Amino acid sequence: MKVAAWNVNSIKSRLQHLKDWSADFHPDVVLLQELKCQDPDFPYMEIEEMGYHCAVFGQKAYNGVAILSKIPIKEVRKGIPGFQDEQSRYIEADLENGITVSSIYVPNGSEIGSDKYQYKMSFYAALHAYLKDRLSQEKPFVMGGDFNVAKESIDIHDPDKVGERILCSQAERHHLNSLINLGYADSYRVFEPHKQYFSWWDYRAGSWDQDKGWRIDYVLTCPYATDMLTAVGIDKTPRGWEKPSDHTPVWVEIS
DNA sequence: ATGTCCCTTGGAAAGGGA
Repeated sequence: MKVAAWNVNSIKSRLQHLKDWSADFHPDVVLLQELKCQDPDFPYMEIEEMGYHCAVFGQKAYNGVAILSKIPIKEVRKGIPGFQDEQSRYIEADLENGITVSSIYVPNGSEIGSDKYQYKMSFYAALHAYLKDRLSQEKPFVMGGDFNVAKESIDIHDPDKVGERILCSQAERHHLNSLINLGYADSYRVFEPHKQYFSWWDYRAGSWDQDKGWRIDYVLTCPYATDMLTAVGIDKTPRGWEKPSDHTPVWVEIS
């Protein structure tokens, strides 16, 4: 079973890319971020025609997450349990095969010290509390999406950039690492401990052409799911297409 | 320091967000 996570930066603008990439890669589950559309505007028909069941948590203009699954969906929950949030950034679904998957879009944070940054800190704190709580559920759980943090120096194209700036401040990295220290794996590193490979390239400053990227998209797996991992990867192919998202899919295979 | 893209409003161009 292949599970991919992809920040598409508008599902309407990226529908053809999603179709083309899925036809090539055949993911069983696709976790989408930044839909930038309300639920009624989600292209259900076209995505169902691709063979996916859809669970959607949309929002006007910003944010929005979804789960596409070839395996039937039993139950859907929206928002981080126990966290009051105006924004649509988290959705999870129990699949009929017993696996729970979730799609997450962590706030960007704008600038260190800003209100948006404080919101990012609160979001991570709530996520930590929830993930700690659900460790007692001894079932496979796979969470993928845009965490808006580069975990280590190797996850940034220019190590000199590491430091007190957004996406790589000590506090942000501490938050991401604290999730992993609970027992969840950064699945990419399970198979690729030393490889530098990116998932996001800023639209600006010719970042893609110069491969000035960051790894800020992850698939986290609970211990049960980590034991089931057979392969991981980041497919940067669609980032090179015409009119791309600034992110590219990250994926895992579990069996 | 920000060279781009996508959204919204309002019905063109500009601001917000990333």
